[in-house]
Amino acid sequence: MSDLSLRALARRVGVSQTAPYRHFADKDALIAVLKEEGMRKLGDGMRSLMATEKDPMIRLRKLAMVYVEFARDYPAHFKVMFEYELGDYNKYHDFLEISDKNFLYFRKTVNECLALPGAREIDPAVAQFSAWSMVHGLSVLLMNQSLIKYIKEDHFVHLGERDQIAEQVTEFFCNSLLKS
Amino acid sequence: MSDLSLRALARRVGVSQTAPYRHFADKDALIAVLKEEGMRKLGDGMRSLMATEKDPMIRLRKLAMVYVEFARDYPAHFKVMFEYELGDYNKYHDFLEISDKNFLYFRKTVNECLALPGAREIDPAVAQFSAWSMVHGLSVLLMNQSLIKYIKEDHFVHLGERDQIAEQVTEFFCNSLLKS
DNA sequence: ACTTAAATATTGACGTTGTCAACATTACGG
DNA sequence: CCGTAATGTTGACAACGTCAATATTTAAGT
Repeated sequence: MSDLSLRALARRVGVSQTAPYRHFADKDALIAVLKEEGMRKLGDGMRSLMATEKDPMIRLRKLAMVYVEFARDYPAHFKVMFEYELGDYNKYHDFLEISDKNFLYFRKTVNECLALPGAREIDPAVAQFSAWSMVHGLSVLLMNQSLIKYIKEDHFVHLGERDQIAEQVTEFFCNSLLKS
Repeated sequence: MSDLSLRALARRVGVSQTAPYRHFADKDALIAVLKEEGMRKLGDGMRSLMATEKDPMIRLRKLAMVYVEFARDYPAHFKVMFEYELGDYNKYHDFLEISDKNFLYFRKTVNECLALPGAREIDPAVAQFSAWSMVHGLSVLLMNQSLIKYIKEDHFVHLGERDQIAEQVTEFFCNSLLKS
């Protein structure tokens, strides 16, 4: 996903083609800022949920929907965030830090769910990683052109459109943290 | 992830820089063949499981591991398959068809699991999509440099290395199809 | 075997990209 | 107000995808 051009960007801004180099060391540095910016935006939505939604089960579902909707609404950002690999991540500590923080929202909420009465006995780390995997995979699959076709086919029509699939998959995951 | 160059490829093969254009209409056509080839390889591993592993629960876990291990062992192929977006997918029907077939292995196996005594009552389509989401997300997260760091951190050390995480996440998902 | 057509390869070119060096302009703090 | 830092520009380089024109190889038919 390198169809993002520094020169085209400079052109659109109406500035010289090498002007960006006064602000970013190289393309990776610019991409790193985009990645960080995306993570921050995603994090904003999640953090506000941490404060407002007290029920961990509902919060986990809402967190997942924030993630999926972010991928749906800002696919370019999402792709840059997860598909554009930087040469050296150690150079961009801010990005790593905020990614960390975002994942922490998931981890914390999953832990709260597991502490609920009626929760299954699952290794928290496994549940945390599972949650992130599920949500991330769901987001990618629903965003990817080559995969979105499946939900239009016979076996999925009754699921309705994207949002409803996301809701149901998310609900299924949350239920899988509980007994019975 | 367009760090794949037709010219460099031609050079490595020891042939002129425009020679590939005798065999592929354009870069997308070459990429489509790579995507198809990867899908076929992934499909080979999954299809053999369909024949040899009768227990649907164990088979689902093994299918997931085939998927994860494919991403681990052939990350370049995996990225091309899922991150390189073609301009017009309708031009490459073979790729779509084999992708379809691969997903069908998952769908079929999930259905068999849901038909097992002791299975939860879940909408099969939801379980199918969840399975794919989980496995795909898991593969991506374990493959991605910017994310792999998490499994090295304190909260995950006891999970061991990548393979064990994959095993445990996969096991958790399979269990979530069953009651209690 | 020789001709002919198809398949395959090559060279050269065009516009694009990331990046660098050299130079010009603007802005602001002493 | 002057000098330093911030920001901008032009021009160049190698590499890229792609096309047109041309050459070479391969295969088929009489």
